[in-house]
Formats: sequence, structure tokens, C-alpha cells
Amino acid sequence: MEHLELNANAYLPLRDVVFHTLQEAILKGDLKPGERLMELQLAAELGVSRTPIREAIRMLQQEGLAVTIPRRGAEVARMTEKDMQDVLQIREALEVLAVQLACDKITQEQIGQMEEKLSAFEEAIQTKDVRLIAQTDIAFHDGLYAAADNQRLVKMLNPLREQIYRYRVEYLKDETGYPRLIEEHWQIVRGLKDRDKEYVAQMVKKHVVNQEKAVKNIIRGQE
Amino acid sequence: MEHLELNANAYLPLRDVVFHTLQEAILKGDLKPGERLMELQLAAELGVSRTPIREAIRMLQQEGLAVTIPRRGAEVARMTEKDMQDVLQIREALEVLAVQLACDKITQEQIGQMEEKLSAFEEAIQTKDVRLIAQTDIAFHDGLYAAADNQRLVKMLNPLREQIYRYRVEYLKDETGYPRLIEEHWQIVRGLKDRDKEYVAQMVKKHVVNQEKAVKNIIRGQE
DNA sequence: TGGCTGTATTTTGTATACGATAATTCTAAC
DNA sequence: GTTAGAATTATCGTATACAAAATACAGCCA
Repeated sequence: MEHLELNANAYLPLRDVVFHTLQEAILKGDLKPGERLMELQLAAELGVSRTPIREAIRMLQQEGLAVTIPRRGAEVARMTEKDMQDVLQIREALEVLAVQLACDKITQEQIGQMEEKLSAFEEAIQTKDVRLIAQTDIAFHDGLYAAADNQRLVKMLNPLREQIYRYRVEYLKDETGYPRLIEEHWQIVRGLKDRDKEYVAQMVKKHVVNQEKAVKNIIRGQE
Repeated sequence: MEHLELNANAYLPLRDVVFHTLQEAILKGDLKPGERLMELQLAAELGVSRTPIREAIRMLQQEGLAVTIPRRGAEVARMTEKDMQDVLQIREALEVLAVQLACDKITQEQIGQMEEKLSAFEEAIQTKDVRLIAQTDIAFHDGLYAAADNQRLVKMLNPLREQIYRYRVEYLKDETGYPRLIEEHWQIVRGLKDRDKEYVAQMVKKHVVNQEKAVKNIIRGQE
């Protein structure tokens, strides 16, 4: 474990700050799969008491980022290749749903926003700054979900994305994939403009499947 | 609120017992949408301290059954018709995914089990015991999910089903729908035996869409 | 030497105490 | 009679204390 630090000074309950802190630490890999989440230790590290730690752990547990064994404590959820495949199967289905809903509901204004996000993504790729690329990629997909106009869907996709973000940074380091990524994003926007549900579904599937292949390679490499 | 009681005397952390108790109370409707979940009151009612109550609320919150407003407390999640529509859209996509995966992976043994569950469901309908019908219906769908061999999918479908179970009892009181329910279940099993992915997908869609219509009528009736 | 047992330590599970904040109620002035 | 403001109350947010279980380790006996 690295030296954790409470980021958000915002006026939020501590449990939420702790939750976000631990969440980010897990996604960034500072807290590694299988690593124990000991309440007293985390409390000391973050300078809070056990109570908000415990509540944050309950939330992480429900998100699938931590597993708790009664009377034994919590640990960062482990991720096998099968797990990742399961996640990606679900993500494919829900991304397809999102983009098909978006086809029906997206407004002209939102289409314009999507094009802006796409440009930002392309510019980010020019910089080869992985963090920026990831950020603009997330923004692109967030725009997609927003256009789908299904709040519950967004809430469900988030934990799925998180699971994959654990491997995302590695995935985005592979520069040979960049042209394909841009092309795929373009195709999705084009499909939305044409409101061609069948086409966007195919494009999103391709997008997720490509990601699946890449992530699997990374996992294999780690083992 | 009714008189709540801790059911499971099993050897589980209190937070889990409280969680299941509150979950069931919400799904059965003993705790109504919008009803406040006050820690001290629940603690007194259930004969425990605030700590396990708080942790259970964090879990309910992550499941979408409760919403918490900082410095105000938690309340049972309200459910609008739009919310229900959102949930059912997602559920349709995931049920279709589940049954298509099951098409590929189901074993002969599991097919046999599905047929047994279907018989149990038919017998339950004869009794007109709504509780038993709901139970055997859940068992049928559980069998489907198990055959899909995607643990994560099951974990995601559960909260979705829960959201709908809040209206399920009302839905199952309508006896005129019984023959259609049986027919749809039969079709799903038939499709699985034939391993016809396209067919089962259509049948599951029909199944969920019918449920959607019924549940919407119930919600409208409640308003 | 190897396995078992009992004790010490760590860690979680639960309860409670205290402080802060938001909601409520009551009073007083217009 | 209505409204503004202060006092009160209810409730949450956080920390701490104590109990129980699990783990680790040392010593003992075969």
C-alpha cells in the first residue's frame, strides 16, 4: 500500500471521502487485489476513526471492489480472467443498450457535445498523455450514457467501468491501438447522427470486444 | 412501518441480518417508498445499536433501495414510472444476455432441472398461493442465471429484480396472466433445449415486456 | 522432531458517548 | 394574523470503549 491521502476537502460526510479515496486507490492499483483492508490501519493512515472506514468498506463491498469475510475483515477484490470476461460480457450488453437508447433520445445539442468530446479525445491522443487520454475517453462515454437518458443504467455501468479501469492505464499505453480507437469513436458518433441503431450496436460491440482482447492480454501478461 | 423483527438467528454479523431484514421489509412494502429510515428508531425497533443499522443502510444505499441525504438521513427509495421503465430496460438487456449465455453453456442436467422448476411453477399456479408462485418463479429465473455461468451477472440482476419485486406481489395477483406466464416459461425452456439463441432472446423480451406493461398499470393505479 | 495446546495479540463486531447541524416549535413584534 | 428570530429538539457524523473471535506464536509432550 502507498501513502493514502484524503483528497476531497469538500463538505461531504467522511465516509464518502474515504470511499472515493479507497476506490481510487484500488482502481489506480495502489491497493492491490487480495490486499487486506484493515480498519485500524486505514483509519490511522487516513487520520479518521474506524466508523467512516467501515461504512466505506460496506460501500466498496456492494460495488464489488472489496470482499469481506465475516470476522476476518475485508480485502481488495481479486480479478481473474474469467471475472474480467464476465464483466465485459455485461458491459457489452449495457453499452449496446445505452447507445441504442441514445439513438432514439439524443438531441442535436448533445450530438454537438459528442463531437466536441471526440475532438478532445483526438487531441489528447496527440499528446500521448495516458492520463489525459483516459480522461477524455471517459468523458466521451459519459456523454453517451447521458444521451441514453437512463439514470439507473449509468449507475450500473459505473462499477463495471471501474473494474476495467484497473487495467485501463496499461491498455492505453499501447499506442498502436490509437488509430483504431479514434475510428471506433467516430463510427459511434456517425451512427448516432444517422440514428442507425443497428449500426451503432455493431460498432459498440466491436469497440468492447477489442478492449476485451487487449485487457485479456494484459491480464495474461501479469500472470 | 410495521413491527420489524430480526429473522435470521444464524451466525452472521448483525449488519447482514439487519440488511436482509430491511431489504425484505422494503420489498414486501412494510417500509414504504419515501419513508424515513431513522437510525435510532430502527435500532430500538430491532434491538441493536446504531452501528449495524448504519452499515446496513450503506449497503441498501448501494443497492439502490435507499437514498441518503447528508445530514438528513436515509429514506426508502422512491420509484417513479420512469425509474421502473429504466430498470426494466436494463433488466430486459441482461435477461436476454443471461439466456443467450445459457444457450451456449447449459448442460443436459441443468435442462432437466429447469424442467423440474417449470413443473413446480405450474403446480404453484394451481394452488393460487401468490407467495408460492413468486417463490417458484424466482427459482426458475435463478436456474436460468445459474446456467449462464456469469457470477457477476447474477450479482447485477439481483438488485434489479428486487426493485421489481416491490410490485411483484400485486402483479401475480392477476390470475388472468397465469396461462401466459406458463406459456412463456415453456417457450424459454424449449429454446434452451434447441439452443436457439435468437428464439430465446425474443421470448425473454416478450416476457419482460409483458411484465413491464403489468407493473406500469399497477404503478398508475397506485397514483 | 513434529504436532498439539494454551496464551498473547491482533482485528473485527457492537455499543455508546459527544459534538454539530438541521428541523421544529414557540414567542414576540409588526 | 402573520412573520421573523431564537431556543429547543431530533438526528446525524464521528470517535472511542469494550467484547468476542481469529490468528500467531511459544512451549510442552509424545
